[in-house]
Amino acid sequence: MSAIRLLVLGAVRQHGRAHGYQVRNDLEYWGAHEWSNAKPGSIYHALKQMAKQGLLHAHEIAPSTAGGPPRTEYEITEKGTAEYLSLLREALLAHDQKPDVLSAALGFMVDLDREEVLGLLQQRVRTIRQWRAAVTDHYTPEDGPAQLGHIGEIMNFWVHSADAGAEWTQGLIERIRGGAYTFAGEGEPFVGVLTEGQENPYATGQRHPEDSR
Amino acid sequence: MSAIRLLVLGAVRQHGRAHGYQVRNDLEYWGAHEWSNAKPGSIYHALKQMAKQGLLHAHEIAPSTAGGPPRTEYEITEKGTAEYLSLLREALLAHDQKPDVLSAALGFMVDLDREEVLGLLQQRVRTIRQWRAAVTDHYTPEDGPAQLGHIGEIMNFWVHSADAGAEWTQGLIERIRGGAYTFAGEGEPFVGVLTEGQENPYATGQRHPEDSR
DNA sequence: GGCAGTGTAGTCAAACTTGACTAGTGACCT
DNA sequence: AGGTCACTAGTCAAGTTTGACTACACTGCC
Repeated sequence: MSAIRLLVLGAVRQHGRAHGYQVRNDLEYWGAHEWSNAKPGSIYHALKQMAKQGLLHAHEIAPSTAGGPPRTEYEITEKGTAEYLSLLREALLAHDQKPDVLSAALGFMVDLDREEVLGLLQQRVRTIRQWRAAVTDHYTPEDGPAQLGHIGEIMNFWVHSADAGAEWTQGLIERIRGGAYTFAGEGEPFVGVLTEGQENPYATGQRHPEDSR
Repeated sequence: MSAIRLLVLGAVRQHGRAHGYQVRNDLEYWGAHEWSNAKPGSIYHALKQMAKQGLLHAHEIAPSTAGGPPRTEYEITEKGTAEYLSLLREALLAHDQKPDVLSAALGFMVDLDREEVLGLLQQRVRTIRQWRAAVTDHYTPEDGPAQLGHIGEIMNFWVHSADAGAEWTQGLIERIRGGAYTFAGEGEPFVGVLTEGQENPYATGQRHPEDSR
């Protein structure tokens, strides 16, 4: 699964109705251009594709108020909402090697309710532990790990990453259990989109940390 | 950078001369189908593309000895070798979010010499630390991190991952400094490819750990 | 002797991603 | 008054990735 669909669906859903540029802006606000492949091309493509698949409903709209080409507004459909929630759950569960998918899911986890998220994250930890056991078991030759030579470092790296992931997930579980954040059905949600005219503190600019990579 | 070019160049280089299926097999032997996008389509595509770009030289060969369609053998060119080494160095250095690139580089690091690898890895650690400082500095609002709400967990996740990456890199540095593995110019290299007729202990099969994800 | 399974080798269309590009509007500067 | 810059909004061609598919040869076995 690529993160783009989850991001776009989630962004449209939060707005109720959004055009491409709005989605693009939200993703930038969340820093998604830094940790995912949320380029303009991908976003517009995803919008069109998902409209074609019935996950979004496209409204052709007159030329924009702010100049530029005519824009299309999108609304999420029922099918789209179902797909969104399913992608979101899977992203929280699956210990894929794609960190961008998990990041996207973190941004949207509050669309589920607290207990469900806790359950998914606990399952995540269990899955990682199982995977770890299976890998170390399978890839360790009878005559000791030295047989693998430097190739063994690849496995070592993955195991180390998995451990770090499990540990971090455990920390998140504890924060959530301790009452952090506002989940679905718990009152006024955290506002994660830019309202009309609000300045974006994280807009693309020269002061960005990722430029120093 | 995607890992596929590095993987394919490295595989062809180790063989001296290889056809697509051989490359495909090597990558499977290294477990690359598990942690990278090394699907047949990508491999054949990369071979053709890189031949077109002059990184590989293609020899059209008579129908294979073992049935099936005629096959093409590839040899790495000088330009290809230069590109390979450059990709390899960059993969060891760059703290991209793509773990597959680093994994591939680990498999090939012994093509460089020990001191160079140590230098690159040390630089890697420094870069990660700088990135971490820049990120925590930039994304922490004056009025405390609580302002970010659950969105802050995204940053938290990346920082945690970066820390784990730095720590792991440090461990690798110490193992290498301690004399582990055989690097370029240090005598008989570790054999990382399957020789003709050798059985592949990690061939695709039902017993694979990743299936239990 | 037939045939199911496995191994060898690669192709193909469809989907996705990338990076550069178009094009209009308003703001600021000189 | 004119030029440059940034912002809004999106398109496009080229490149890459995916997953399913083709096609042949050998091997074992009932």
